[in-house]
This record gives sequence, C-alpha cells and structure tokens, in this order.
Amino acid sequence: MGVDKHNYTYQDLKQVLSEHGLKATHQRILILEAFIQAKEHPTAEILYNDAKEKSPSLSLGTVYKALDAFTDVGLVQKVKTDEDTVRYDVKTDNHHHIFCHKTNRIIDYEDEELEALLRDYFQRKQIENFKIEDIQLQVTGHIEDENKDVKVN
Amino acid sequence: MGVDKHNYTYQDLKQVLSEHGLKATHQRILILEAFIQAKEHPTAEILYNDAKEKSPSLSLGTVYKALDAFTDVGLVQKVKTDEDTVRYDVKTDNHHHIFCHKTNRIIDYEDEELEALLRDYFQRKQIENFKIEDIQLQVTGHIEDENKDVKVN
DNA sequence: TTGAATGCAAACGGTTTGCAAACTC
DNA sequence: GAGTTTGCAAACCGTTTGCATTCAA
Repeated sequence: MGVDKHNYTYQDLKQVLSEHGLKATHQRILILEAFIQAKEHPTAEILYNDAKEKSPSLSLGTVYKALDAFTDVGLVQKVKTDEDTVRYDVKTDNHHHIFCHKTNRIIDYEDEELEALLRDYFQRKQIENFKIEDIQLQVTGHIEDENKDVKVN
Repeated sequence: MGVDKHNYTYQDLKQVLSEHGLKATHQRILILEAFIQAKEHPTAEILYNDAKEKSPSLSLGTVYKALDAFTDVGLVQKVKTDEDTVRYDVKTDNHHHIFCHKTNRIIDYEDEELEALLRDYFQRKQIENFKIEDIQLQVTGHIEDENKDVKVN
C-alpha cells in the first residue's frame, strides 16, 4: 500500500505503518494522516498543530521522532530547501519541485517525458566515480497570479 | 569582474565588492578571499575559521552579516540542502549540484548540452502561471572511491 | 511481558539581534 | 561627518536528547 492522496481510514494508515516495519501507535497514525491531508510539503510544526487537534497531549518531540522514523523507512523524505525549517515530502520516485519564493509554496512536478530525457542524458554522460541514486530538479521562480493555480503539464 | 577561482589580489577583491555596491571593509575582503579559496560550498563557520587566521578579532556574526550582504547583491547564493547548516556557493548561472551522502561533498556540475536540453524542454512544456527564474539539478548518490576524483563530463 | 514510543523539559547549535565603538566613503 | 559595519554577548528558535511512564505486539 502506497501513500497517495486518497481517502485512508485509520485502519489503512495502521497497515501502511506496519508494512513499513513501524509500530503503529495512535500518534504516528494521526501524524501520517495529517501528512496525507496536508496540502504541500509541511513542516513538523504544521503536522504537530494538525494532529494535536485529535490528540491534544501530542508533543512536538514525538512528531520529530515519528518523522525521523518515517524517513528512515523511506515513507517520507526531507525536501532540500534554503529555509531554516525542514519540510517533508511523501516519498514517490521521480518527481521534482517547483519553489515559489513569493509564497514559499513547493509544488510537485512530474512528467514522464522529462524522466526519459534525464535518464537518456545521464546514460550518455556518465559521471566518473559516482553512483547516481536520485536526480531532482529544483525549479525556482514565482507564481504570477497567486489566486490562480499553477498548472503543470 | 566575476568571481572565478583565479588568483585575486586584495585590491581585486576590494573592487569586486565595490562593483557590487558593497562597502569594501577589511573583514569582507578576507571573507570573500576565504570563500574563493574554499574548495567546496563552505559553511559560515568554515569561512570564519579561515578568515580568522588573518584577522583574529573577526567574529562569527560578522561572517553571517557579510554572507547576507553578499547574497543580497547576488555575489553568492545559499545552496539548498537537507543538512542543518547553510552552505554557500559562488553564484554563477547554469550550474548544478552533485551531493554525495557518504562524504557530504557538494560538487558543481556544468554542461552546455544539459542546459540546451532543459532550455528546450521547458520551452515546450510551459508551466502555467509560473515564471521560471532558475533551474537546478540535484544529483544525489555516492562517490565510489573516495580517494579518486569525481570527474564530470 | 518486553522492548519501543511517548511526553515533558531541559539542552543544543546554528543563526540573529542589539548596541557601543570603529571604520568606509 | 554621516551612516554603515564590526565585535561582543545575549537572545532566538528549530530540533534533539534523556528519562520515567505508557503502550503495541
């Protein structure tokens, strides 16, 4: 079971955690739920505030520990930014990020043609003495009309 | 005058700062010098330690302030990483980064063919409602033999 | 039952801030 | 001379840590 943005029941999320070898605690389930419902690349604090509504005794430290655990098993990954807080991403292969420095939004970008292009390019241009594990584009710029969507593809 | 990794005299560096509209203080000149001599994408602390050798009264705060000033005028840029310290980069257009998670090295990658490829691709695939200012690849992986160089191209 | 996760509070560490003194232009 | 930059120390703030308690398996 992956972690697309569909409707997951509590049980589903529990199963996702188990499948990744994690103890399915109530807190982790709520944090994962908050993650999936979060619009975009949340910070630990955002998840904390969201999940706290359903479990007021939740502590920030627990969120950090949960996110570390999620990261370790590859359920989630840290997004490289130049902000002073870490933002997280539900891990899926082959997707890139569009950074808007006006709104601080980080938008996912996915395109099969781009993947093919990069795959092909790096097959020809080898990097000597380096094993590539992942390639991600960072497209930086700004949204032109903040009230409209950014439509990719 | 740009900031390639050539031999700059004190006077040259002073001029670089002036040309960018910055007051050419002794400290800033030393910091810029340390930057240019730094092998790879240094942190503020590395520059502090290097520059401190020539000016022992230098303080870390000054380095941060200088780097902020350098960043503001586009002399330097912050590198997006998922580390907990900011790393800086002498700003030049059209270059990408190779991240080694074994050594934490960040290696520059530059290739005209790749630029053409990306330029061409994004000309065809427009991102609606978004003005692209910069595109950077993050290639992550690991160096195979740490004693040998990573050769690009 | 047992080892792992939680909650809390204190510690950490990179970065920022405030301000008097020093310096650039 | 005017206004910016420096150096210092304290503050800041996101994140980590330690430990007793609680919980999942």
